Amino acid sequence: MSVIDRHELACIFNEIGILLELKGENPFKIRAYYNAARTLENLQEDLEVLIRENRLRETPGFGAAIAGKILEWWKTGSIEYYENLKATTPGGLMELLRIPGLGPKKVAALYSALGITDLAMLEAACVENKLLTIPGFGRKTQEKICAGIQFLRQQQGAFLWTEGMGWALRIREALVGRAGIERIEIAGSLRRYQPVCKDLALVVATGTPQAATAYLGHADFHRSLEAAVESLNAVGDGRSWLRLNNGLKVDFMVVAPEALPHAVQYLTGSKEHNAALRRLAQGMGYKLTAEGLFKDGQRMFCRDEEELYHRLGLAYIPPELRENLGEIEAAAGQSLPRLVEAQDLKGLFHVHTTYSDGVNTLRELVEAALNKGYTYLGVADHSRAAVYAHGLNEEALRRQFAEIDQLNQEYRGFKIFKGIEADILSSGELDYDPEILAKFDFVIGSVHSHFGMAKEEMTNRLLKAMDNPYLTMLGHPTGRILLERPAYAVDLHAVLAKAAEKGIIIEFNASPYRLDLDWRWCRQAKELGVKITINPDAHSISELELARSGAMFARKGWLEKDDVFNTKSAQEIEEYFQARASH
DNA sequence: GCCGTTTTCGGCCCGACTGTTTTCAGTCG
Repeated sequence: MSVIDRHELACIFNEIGILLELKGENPFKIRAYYNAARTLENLQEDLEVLIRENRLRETPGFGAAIAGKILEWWKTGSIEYYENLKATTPGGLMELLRIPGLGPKKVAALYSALGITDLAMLEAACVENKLLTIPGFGRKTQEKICAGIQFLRQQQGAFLWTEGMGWALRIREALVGRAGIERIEIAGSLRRYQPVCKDLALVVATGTPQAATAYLGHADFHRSLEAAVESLNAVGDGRSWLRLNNGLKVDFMVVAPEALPHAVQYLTGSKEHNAALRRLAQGMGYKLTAEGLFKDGQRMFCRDEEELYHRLGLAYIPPELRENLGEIEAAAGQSLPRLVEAQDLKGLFHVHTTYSDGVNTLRELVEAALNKGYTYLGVADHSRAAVYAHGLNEEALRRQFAEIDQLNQEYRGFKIFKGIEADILSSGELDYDPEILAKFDFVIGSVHSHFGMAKEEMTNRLLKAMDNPYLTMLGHPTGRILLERPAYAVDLHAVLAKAAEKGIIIEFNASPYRLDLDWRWCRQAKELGVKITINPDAHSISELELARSGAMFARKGWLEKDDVFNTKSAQEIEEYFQARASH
């Protein structure tokens, strides 16, 4: 009996769902597997306990078949049904589903009509106009597929920050204490909080560089990663890299402990930041390299990065600012921003409950937020147009308002704000009439449909929504899903200018899949005096934490405490909403 | 495949858009 990892099991159920879709199975059966995966991810109780006490079936969504498969996985470490499905479906088909506009039916048609089983074959078929021969496929569909392939190509080899960091931590765990390795520092774009990474950069500190380098190529190390490692390539100067079987490249730099800060600074980058820093050093008669700071051929080691920056006449520059976008000048003039801290966040907006598509009840979320040290919670379920997410009708709104009133009575010292994530319809109207919108403490407007609009049309749509006097916040302003879906075409200059004019707060959506507004634009917003709210867009208790982790990414946009709306106290927020409502 | 009940099987979330057709299937959120 293996120790059970419910996340891994959830992935398997998810994949079963996808495989069944490709097979054209009963949609409700498919949904049952997706539901089971979701249930597993959000399980409050320990799965192992449920199994041992024979209580799996008490969980809604676990019926005879799914409980049986959980048990099978627990006992044997595999699921026969799943293995059979995988064996009878070409692996490349799953990848084809990632193309926007391609669903299981079309993928199945491509497979049966043209024998297409992967991206390369599909691309070739598009070039040869072969898709036009399949019933239901026309020129536009073929063009859309071509564009989708291009988008996927651009994203190839890229990973979300969370995924990259997950691997970096596993590698560190597998190396520290072995072959004389004293420390591993995570550098590279991960340390700079870039939302996606193309590779990892790790600095290995050791007194025994040869042994440490040799260990990077050792089978024991590779086995401990539970990933086939393509190869270790030594490139000299203590540099080497290897590639994991998921395509992720990992760069290593092996150095003596006293050289660690220099190597970390160098590998953290960015390339542009370092180039500017070297120019600065040169002007001061220094030479700055990955090995150290040199004066007259004499090497000087700095204790830490802070000392290094100080020697160059600079205040310490946090890694997330190192993009050579003015941070060096600011550090020289002692005018670096005092970046917002995770602990500055006093409360949370944009939280979904079981009233729409959240998995936890309002009360559970309030309890959780309270326990995490927050002092208010801004509930924002989906509006009625979001039928797929059980958007709230007026009846449901009445019930939710009553419950919020009740809870506000119960939890003194904690404030629940009544909000809504109202769809911005294609016309630019918000999804409720003014009489209803007036009842909320705050209204988030979000685009959830018609992503394909032309830029001007989309911009006008957002601007019109922002002219609505009831709009408080603009949610995930570009609609991007990192590595999955590009941002819709929109003139963000115009949107931010309108936000400044109308006092609309712009959301920094802290979901690791969105991180939207992008950090580059956060800076623009700040300069225009637009307030940013760091929102978790939480659909469960565990996702409430995204706000604090998201603050690290918002720092990359130079945001300070005063730039961030939800660093205000509950009372300040209440006064702000009241003032807004009165004019 | 799950659920609830009608205890044996029917309902399960659905509206709108897109591109293809010429009345609708597939995809999306």
